[in-house]
Amino acid sequence: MSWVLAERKSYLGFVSCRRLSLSIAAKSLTSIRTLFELRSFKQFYSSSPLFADYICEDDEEKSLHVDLFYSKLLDNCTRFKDVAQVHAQVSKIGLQASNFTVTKVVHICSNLGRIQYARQLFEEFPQPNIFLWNAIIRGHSRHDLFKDALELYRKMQLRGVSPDGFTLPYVLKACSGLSAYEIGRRVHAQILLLGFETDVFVQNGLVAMYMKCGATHWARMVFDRLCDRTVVSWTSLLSGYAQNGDPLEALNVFYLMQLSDVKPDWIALVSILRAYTDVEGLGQGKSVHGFVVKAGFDSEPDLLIALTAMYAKCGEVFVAKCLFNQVPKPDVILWNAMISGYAKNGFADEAIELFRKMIASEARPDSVTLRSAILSCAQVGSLELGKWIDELVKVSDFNTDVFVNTALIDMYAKCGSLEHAHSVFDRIQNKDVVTWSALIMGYGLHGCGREAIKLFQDMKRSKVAPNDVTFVGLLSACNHSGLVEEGQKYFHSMKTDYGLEPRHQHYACMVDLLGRAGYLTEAYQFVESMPIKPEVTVWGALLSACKIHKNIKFGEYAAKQIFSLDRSNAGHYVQLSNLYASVGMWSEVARIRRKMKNARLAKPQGYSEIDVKGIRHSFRVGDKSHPKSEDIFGKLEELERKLKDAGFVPATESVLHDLNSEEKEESLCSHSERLAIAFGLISTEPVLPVGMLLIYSLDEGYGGLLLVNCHIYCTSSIV
DNA sequence: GTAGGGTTAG
Repeated sequence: MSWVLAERKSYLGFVSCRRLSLSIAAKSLTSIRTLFELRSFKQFYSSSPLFADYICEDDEEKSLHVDLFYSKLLDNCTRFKDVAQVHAQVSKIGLQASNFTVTKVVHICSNLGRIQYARQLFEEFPQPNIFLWNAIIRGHSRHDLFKDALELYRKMQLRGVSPDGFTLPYVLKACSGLSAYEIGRRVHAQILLLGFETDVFVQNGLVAMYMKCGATHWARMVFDRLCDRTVVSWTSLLSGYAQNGDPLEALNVFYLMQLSDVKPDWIALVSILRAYTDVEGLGQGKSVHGFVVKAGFDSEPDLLIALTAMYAKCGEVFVAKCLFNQVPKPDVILWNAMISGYAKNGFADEAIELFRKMIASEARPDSVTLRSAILSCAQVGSLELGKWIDELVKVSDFNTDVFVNTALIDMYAKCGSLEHAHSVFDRIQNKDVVTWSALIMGYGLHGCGREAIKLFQDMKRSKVAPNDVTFVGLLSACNHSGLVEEGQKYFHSMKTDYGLEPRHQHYACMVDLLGRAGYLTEAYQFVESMPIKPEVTVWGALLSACKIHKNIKFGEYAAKQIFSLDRSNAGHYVQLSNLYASVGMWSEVARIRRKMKNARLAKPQGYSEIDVKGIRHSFRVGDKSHPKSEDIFGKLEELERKLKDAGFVPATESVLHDLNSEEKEESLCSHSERLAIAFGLISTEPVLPVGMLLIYSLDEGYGGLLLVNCHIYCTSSIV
């Protein structure tokens, strides 16, 4: 309307306007010209608010004119500077910005991430209408300022403004972000009262909200009542199940979605990929990949992340890396997908190398990246590397992040330094159950059962409720320290005092605890009385206890149970064979070895690693390939002499093969673990921790567990 | 001007 109007009156206004506003217009014109494609000065002046002021007869007409002018200007703003300048002009000229103009400014500012500026404008505005309320609530909700969004929503209603079909999805998003179930329920009630039960946008928001709160049944109910389900409704439901640990139901929804002839878009595919990842459906994941390419979605960056994560998590790290390499500038989440993929699949070196590359690039690691990197340090047992990341954490924004710091506790404990673990623990302000559990586990790992129990009591005093993981830590701590009575006491208190149902790990701990202490009959009876069907781990604990105490009867029984559950693990055969070897039943040993051979079960060769000054050194049994080999064997001989003088007799009876005692002794003495420790001793200062040894396999004719991670912490002063 | 998705599990 106003362009015509303006054209009509333009000549008269052109002259007057120039005269009236020369100083103001001249200042702002140069910069505004870049924002606003001017066809001519005439056109600019004919639409300027000053001109409107001049030509318009009533306020309403003038206001419309001003709105239109600023709307045109704002549409051309791509930078915050431009918006701020335009907005400043409104007040400079002395005209009251309208709801319309401010809404537009708020909208653009929040899209540009300048939510504080938007909020300030909003607060200064006297009478916001529903559009402006929606814009400001949306802005906060989109920037994860969920509490503020809900607070604004409350204020809006107090000021007598009723929500509409645009307000509610933002409010529900805020509830989702906070997992605020109770508030979400109240909003749901409001939705029903206000009559939005057929608004598909609002209903989709409800589905997503309930899913984020973990209330899958409510989400499903809302979904089932929906008449016109869009691809968003399906995706909300599907991804909700995937996020709530029910990938099978997610895939079932995907099936129903296909029956309903709803075509998945790329966002739906992301969730479908996640569900296939969680069920380790690499084959189906690959076919989704095929579909992605066919549908032309393969350039969607977020879908590429989901694909990378899928391949990485399913163990195809090389394929994942190929996808990763396609992206010239990966964002933090893509970096995380790749780094965590490496970390999860045991490619700790690759994970750390990629982490270094990330730091060298422009990308900034977040808490997820740091956790994956810390996990990798823990896996390789490198204290030096771990300290380096700790330093990075300290100067990052995540120095108070409880997740990151708990990962550090775990890492330090596994890398052999309880001191560092404890100092991280001390600096955490808001310790939660996992923080406590990590340190309890750490003490247990180092054989400090009493300290672990003391920590558990401190935890109770701090009013932090233990969970089942805490008890795994506590029971294994009792286990490593031979605290049978205490272990039994805590096992029973799990259920009676904390209402926690013991799981397989807890039963396995108890069997181990009883068995190691020599109470084999009790251990056996304990397994027989379990309310859940014993898993391999439980029988495995009994078998290894039988090996220690040379009990063939229970050992054979446990082995029988194990083989009925899993025939494919070489470790179990070796354990049974070791049991026979311990009592000299060599024909049985040979029989088991034949069985293994027939089943084509190969055992990985054992090796030990030690981290010295950030460099890892790997040893196999009798390994002479290390450059310092001579010194290592020299140190070993020295140690042996000292040990013999101290009255030590090697436990040769547990050597697997039927060797003579001299050979057995030699086999024991050049065990990879000994070589690693000897190297540690000659390469480090006395009394400093040698570090942690990760023993991937102890099957070198040396008694002990097979295929376990064994953490050894020693100081020179021990030997 | 509306809604759904990606990295994590210490």
